[in-house]
Amino acid sequence: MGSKRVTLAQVAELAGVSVMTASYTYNQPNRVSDQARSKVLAAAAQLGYAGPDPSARSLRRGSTRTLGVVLGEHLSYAFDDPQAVSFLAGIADVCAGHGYGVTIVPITGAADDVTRVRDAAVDGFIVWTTADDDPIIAAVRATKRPAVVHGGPAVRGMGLVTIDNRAAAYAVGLVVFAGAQRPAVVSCPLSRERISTITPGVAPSSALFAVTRHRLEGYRQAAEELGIAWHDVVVAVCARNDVTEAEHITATLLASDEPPDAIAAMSDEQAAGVVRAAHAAGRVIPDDMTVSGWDDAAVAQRLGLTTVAQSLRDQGAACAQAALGGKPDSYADAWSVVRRTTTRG
Amino acid sequence: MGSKRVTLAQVAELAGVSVMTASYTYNQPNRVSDQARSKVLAAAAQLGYAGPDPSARSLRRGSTRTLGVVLGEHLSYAFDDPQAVSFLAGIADVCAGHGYGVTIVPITGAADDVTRVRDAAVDGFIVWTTADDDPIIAAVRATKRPAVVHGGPAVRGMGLVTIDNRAAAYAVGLVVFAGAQRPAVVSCPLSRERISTITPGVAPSSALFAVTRHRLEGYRQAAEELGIAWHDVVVAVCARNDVTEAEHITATLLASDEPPDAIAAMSDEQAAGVVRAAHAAGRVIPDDMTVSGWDDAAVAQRLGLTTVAQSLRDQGAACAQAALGGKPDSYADAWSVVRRTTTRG
DNA sequence: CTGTTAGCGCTTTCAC
DNA sequence: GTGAAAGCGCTAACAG
Repeated sequence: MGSKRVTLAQVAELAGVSVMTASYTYNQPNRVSDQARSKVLAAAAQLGYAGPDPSARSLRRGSTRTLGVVLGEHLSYAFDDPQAVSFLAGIADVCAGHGYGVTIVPITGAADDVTRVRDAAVDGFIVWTTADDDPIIAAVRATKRPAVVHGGPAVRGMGLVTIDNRAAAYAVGLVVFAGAQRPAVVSCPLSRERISTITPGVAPSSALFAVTRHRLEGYRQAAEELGIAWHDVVVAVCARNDVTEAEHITATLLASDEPPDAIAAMSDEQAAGVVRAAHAAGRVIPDDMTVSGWDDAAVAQRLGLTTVAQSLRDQGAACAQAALGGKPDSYADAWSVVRRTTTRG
Repeated sequence: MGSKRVTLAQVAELAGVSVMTASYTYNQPNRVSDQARSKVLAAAAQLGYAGPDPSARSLRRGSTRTLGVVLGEHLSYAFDDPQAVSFLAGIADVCAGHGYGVTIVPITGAADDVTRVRDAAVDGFIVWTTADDDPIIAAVRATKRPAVVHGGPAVRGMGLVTIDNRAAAYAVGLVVFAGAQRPAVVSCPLSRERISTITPGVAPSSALFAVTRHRLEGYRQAAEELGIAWHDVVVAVCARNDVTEAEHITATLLASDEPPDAIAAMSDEQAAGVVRAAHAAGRVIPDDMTVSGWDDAAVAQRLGLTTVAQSLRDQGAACAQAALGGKPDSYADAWSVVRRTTTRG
């Protein structure tokens, strides 16, 4: 039993064959005679050879058989977000099917994130929804490896997998805002700073996350079509995608002079918080107030939420497929509005 | 802009310095004069150099700065299990803090899983709870790299991070089974085959998952101490950790001649299914029937479940720490019983 | 502060 | 079916 690292050369020597025969034994077994193969395997067993070194192999082959996933500033956030997890599951599925591993690139929001992307031993990158000005985008691009962005921003030379958030927001906006006097939006962050704010008529263009921006645009279009001026629509921005924060901010909204009577939320988690706050404030849904969510997660079904259905899992799979060199199908139309009991009609 | 791959040597040449100066520019910038550094960086920019090749670097350094996580037979299951996700988050946190990546090793249950473990370019492995006879264990061991197992089985030469499941099951068993005539257990799978069964007095030793085995032992001890013979305790094994399956199997249990009046479940998800089936069958909890869960997940709080609290996130972090060479603290006592409203007293 | 040497462990030629 | 040579791109170790 070799105490140090055993190499293929040592195995070959003990087996009395050339290094190449030993290599073939691991990579193209049929190309080797049974006799040679068993000699090699026996020698390997005797020496405790752990198999071809993956790094050496990657260097020689020019491929790591691994895809990198960049989950955004804070890893912790991502794992707390069930949608991000579904997305990851879709990636993992496809990668497993191709014999590829998935590496989570350790982003923390610190200055060395760029280095971490650069140093990741992967064949391609998948970037989870981020802001237009995220330096990660440039870092990924600098690696010159295939890359696919989910959600946005759209980047030249990189793939993009996303639904048409504007169209979806418009569609669900027409449902949730119908008949409302004072609609409001509970929004995802506008920028990586993730500041919570309550402001009427937020300019969609001020949102640096493409997904947020497009959804705000869609909601605005819906509101205006229903005869409501956008500057009268309060946008409550939550720092995190979290039931509790949405609940608090909704409570604040409902306690104001002109409380909203319709709230479009950007996730089902948030919508769940909205519903909770509404109940606490004695509002009856949908009579006193309507609510919509986003994603059609399990909680949406449980609460009877009207929401936008999309499959992050499928989108994750599509990203992986594209990063592996496949054709990126368009996901623009892969959404639908699910009407349940938190809206009228 | 180089169309092919640019090497450090080319950068060095264009910059008019040696390869080592170029290398130092990336690895030990302070060791290089400002002048040389900027020449190198300029040349790199001009050539479109993407930075040192990670594979070559790994080979040379003998380290990949990546930890591998083996999630068990089916990736898909793992990502649907919120506890497994917390565990992953804990790993990712620690790895990010050390500048390490996390690679999900693509296990599918097929014969080539062993190959996939062998070929993973990682410095160490973390194995998520699996069965004693899982070939993955041997595969991980064969790599001779540091490895830590979560939950079980205990393997010589590998670290083990787990709570004392036997003690915890005994403790919660005393609570949930107290005053019961016909207790039952809704169990995780006994083996990797993941077969659903309903059997009285399942021998704990027949469970190949150490976690399941220890919990059954603890429940048995609690039952016997309360004067109930284990062979009278029905054990309903669920194939998956899933609300719906637990709900169905509980409905079956409750429809039998001798329906249980106390059910200890091995996860909060399952307990949620138990509660749902109990309500559907007109049982009042805890008067007609008591229920306990496991994990103290969000759903436990929502339902007021009596449960065993443990932090998979902390355990994931501990696994990563240990795999990175740190001291593996004992997690044996890192649990507690949380008494809520699904049990009496 | 900079450079030279050596070689990490493997697999792609291309020959036999 | 087997093997010899060459080198993937980089950095530890040691001079200077």
